[in-house]
Amino acid sequence: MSDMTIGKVAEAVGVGVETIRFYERRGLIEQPPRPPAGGYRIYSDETMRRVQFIRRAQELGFSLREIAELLSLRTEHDSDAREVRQRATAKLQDVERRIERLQHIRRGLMTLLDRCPGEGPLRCCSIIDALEHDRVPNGETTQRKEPDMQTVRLTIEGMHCDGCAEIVRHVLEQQAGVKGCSVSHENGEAKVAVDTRQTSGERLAEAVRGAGYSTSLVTEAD
Amino acid sequence: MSDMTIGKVAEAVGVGVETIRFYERRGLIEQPPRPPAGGYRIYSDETMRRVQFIRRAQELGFSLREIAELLSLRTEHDSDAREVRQRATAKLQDVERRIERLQHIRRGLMTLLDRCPGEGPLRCCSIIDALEHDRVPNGETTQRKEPDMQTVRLTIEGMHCDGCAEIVRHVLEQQAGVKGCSVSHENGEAKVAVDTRQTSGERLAEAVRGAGYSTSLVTEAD
DNA sequence: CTTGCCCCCGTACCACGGTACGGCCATTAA
DNA sequence: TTAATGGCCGTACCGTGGTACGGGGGCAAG
Repeated sequence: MSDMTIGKVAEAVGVGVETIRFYERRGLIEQPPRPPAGGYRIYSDETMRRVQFIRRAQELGFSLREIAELLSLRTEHDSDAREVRQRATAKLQDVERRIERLQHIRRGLMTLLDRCPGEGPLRCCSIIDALEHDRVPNGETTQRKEPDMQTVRLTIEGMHCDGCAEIVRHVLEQQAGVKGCSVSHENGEAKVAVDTRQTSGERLAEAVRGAGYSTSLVTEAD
Repeated sequence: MSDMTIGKVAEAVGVGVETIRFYERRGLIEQPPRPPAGGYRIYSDETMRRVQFIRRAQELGFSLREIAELLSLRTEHDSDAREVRQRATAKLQDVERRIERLQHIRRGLMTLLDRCPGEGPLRCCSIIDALEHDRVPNGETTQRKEPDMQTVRLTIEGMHCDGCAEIVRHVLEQQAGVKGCSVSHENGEAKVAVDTRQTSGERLAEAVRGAGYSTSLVTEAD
């Protein structure tokens, strides 16, 4: 396993060769030993693990700068777990802020789509209009003009009583764009009156699944 | 209102002067008229509105490239609102994917923080350990070594039958760190055997609420 | 008419995480 | 021994959304 060239390491970890050299330039991995005459880099498992460490930390949202700090923490002997935990907490908060921001954007877009007639000449496009005249919604929901109502049917498995049905109804009604719904425990299905500008059947199904039931969309040639 | 210099426009819209020149280079705003001898740019309200359009679209998550397309749509006379709507929908989906991704990261960090002792020497730090040995949670549950078991009790309102109880049990069992649980519809409560390194009572309560029930943690001096 | 402020332009630079290229050299299998 | 991989190095480039700088010129008030 030890004594690999850069290409082997790259392949093993699933990154490009250039990427590993890039990490080396950045000081994320130490200079590997190599023949005095200046031949190939010789990598050990240790380096490979280090690259994997970096990739995993990236998946948790840490930047390369932050990863470098984590790595140097690891070699400072006077550091303890509190420090690491604190960084992870800070990162969590950071991630949560970014989620908030995106959700704000999402609400704005949904409101805009909700109001949008969806066809006709551009001068009637409410989205363009909103952008032109500062009527961009701020993430608050607003009243739409002409909702595009449709009925969506879901078959639902796992409802054992009317109470379950109640809960499913409640979950569905929480969803954006749901104007009303009836859920039947006997028939194992839900009928949802929905504004298709704001949500989709798939999204509703997802919500129901999130509540612990299995469900699928009924697509009918109506 | 008309006939402003670049500085006035910048101040009015709340961006830097350089930014406006930058938009011009990018083709987002057209070349403003100016004296033939090459004097100052003379801006009209129109340009100012255009810059505001750009800023608002940015707040909705559109990139400058996408905004340029929106703007050119606006001047093409054969385009209609469908096109705009489609772009907004695509952007909404894009935003939702980004939210998903961040939530995945968030779950990973939360699981990691949950297991973390939060103090002690670094070699005991479960976060570093996870990064070193590919034990980074993927938003999925993983196996731990020495669970720190405890029993958590929740009172739950809104369960109407044993089926509800089943569902709550199912939801709880999906949670990281839950080793087993019993849920009673009659007593309106759940007892959960939990590894406190992986989750917390509060988190469990949150999960139950997500399924449509109201619940609270029973804190007992046991 | 001069002083001072604002604007002109081109170019370079920032963070971020890499990717690409070209000329040359080390290694290794045939 | 020779040819084919593959690694070496430095440098430049990608996209994103700007920001900074410096030498020169326009414009208006005093």
